[in-house]
Amino acid sequence: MPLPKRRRSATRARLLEGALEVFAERGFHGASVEDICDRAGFTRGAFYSNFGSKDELVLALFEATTDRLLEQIAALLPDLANQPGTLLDAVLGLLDDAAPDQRQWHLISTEFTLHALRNPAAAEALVRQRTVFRQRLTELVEEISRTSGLRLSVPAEQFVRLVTALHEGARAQTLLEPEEVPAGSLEHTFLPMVLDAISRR
Amino acid sequence: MPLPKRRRSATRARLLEGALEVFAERGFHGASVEDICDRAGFTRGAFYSNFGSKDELVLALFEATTDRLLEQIAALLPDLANQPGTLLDAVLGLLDDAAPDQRQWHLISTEFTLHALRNPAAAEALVRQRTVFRQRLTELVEEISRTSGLRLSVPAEQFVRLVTALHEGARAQTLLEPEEVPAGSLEHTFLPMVLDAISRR
DNA sequence: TGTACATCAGTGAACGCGCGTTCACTGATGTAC
DNA sequence: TGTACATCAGTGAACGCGCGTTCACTGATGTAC
Repeated sequence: MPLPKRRRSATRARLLEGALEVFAERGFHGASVEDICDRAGFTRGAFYSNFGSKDELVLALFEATTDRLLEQIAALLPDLANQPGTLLDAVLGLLDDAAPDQRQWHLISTEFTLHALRNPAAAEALVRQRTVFRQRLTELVEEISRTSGLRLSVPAEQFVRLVTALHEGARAQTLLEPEEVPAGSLEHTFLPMVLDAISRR
Repeated sequence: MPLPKRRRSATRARLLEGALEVFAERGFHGASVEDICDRAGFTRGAFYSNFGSKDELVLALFEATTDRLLEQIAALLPDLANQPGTLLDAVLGLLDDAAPDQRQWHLISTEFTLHALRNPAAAEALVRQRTVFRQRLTELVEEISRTSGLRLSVPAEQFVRLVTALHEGARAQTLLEPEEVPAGSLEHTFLPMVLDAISRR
């Protein structure tokens, strides 16, 4: 029975895709199961044939989105480490390229974070995903600094934490005030100063 | 009729207080009007005698919380500008002291921000509040750098945007991983480097 | 000071809508002979 | 190749709970005389 399975997983995929869009537009609680099914072109019965509950969908969506993000990072990493350009261009470029739709990704991941801050089980899953993500970035930083003969006076992971924290905070400002805070402006203005301060040749 | 009014405004205040707690625990959509009334010790009828709707309460809560934050800043500012210590201590100290419960404030303000990103009217109100907040911080930075003879190579407002963005992003990491990221560690590690780089005597 | 009346903040029962979830079904797809 | 049967993904009507909102009411507080 290869065909029915393929058809089934395609339905799941369309439902997840619809959920991603509708969640971004209205939030988890604001989006109804019917909204999601309408967007995906199915009825609610199809939804409950593929997912046990709305909560289960949220978890599945988190995992699917996370997997896709990590895959995209894996695809981008080799190029970034070898191509010319500064360490900062590589890290910031990856943060931008990994999530094609910054607005959608910000809305979804921020809501996941809020959910995790209120729900220990979700927090564990989120921390695990963020740890993998951070490790990838840390390896990239270590690799580039090694090949370019830089020595950092703070652990690479600390620097990565700085970059991701600033990136998240700056992205919120950019989405609220696109004119006043162009995307990446804070990062590109201030991170070179930090990198300069922690670099020793 | 002075007494009934006082009684009424006390009821409003208790409802707002309860709403703040319950919203922080369960989020806006997750918290029911009954939850809020239970917390405040009233019935739902009292709620609708004081607020037109749940949405109206959210707006009122946002304004009340914002007002309180700005008041606390106003109370803290004079001390900070005159007392000894670095510019950074003053700014970071204010960010911490202005919101006594970091976790609750983070949950509430983040959810307001998400709401604003999906709702233009709310976005306008939020941007207005953030602008006032940023201006206060900017004035503090300008005053301290003036009295201590520093000249900054970037506008003080840009520096304040950096500090607030980093503070927000770092706070999320601290709340998720308190052990790995002690409160304020990223700010205190890296911001001195930036300040050093943009300072000219 | 005491009595009759007015106001109105807060009560609590009731309403009804929307939403998550269930389930008997249908018809397309695949299998057996 | 054709027919009868089995499977099961997806349908759509129905259920019932929870929640936001309404409203007739009560009793405490304040006013008039």
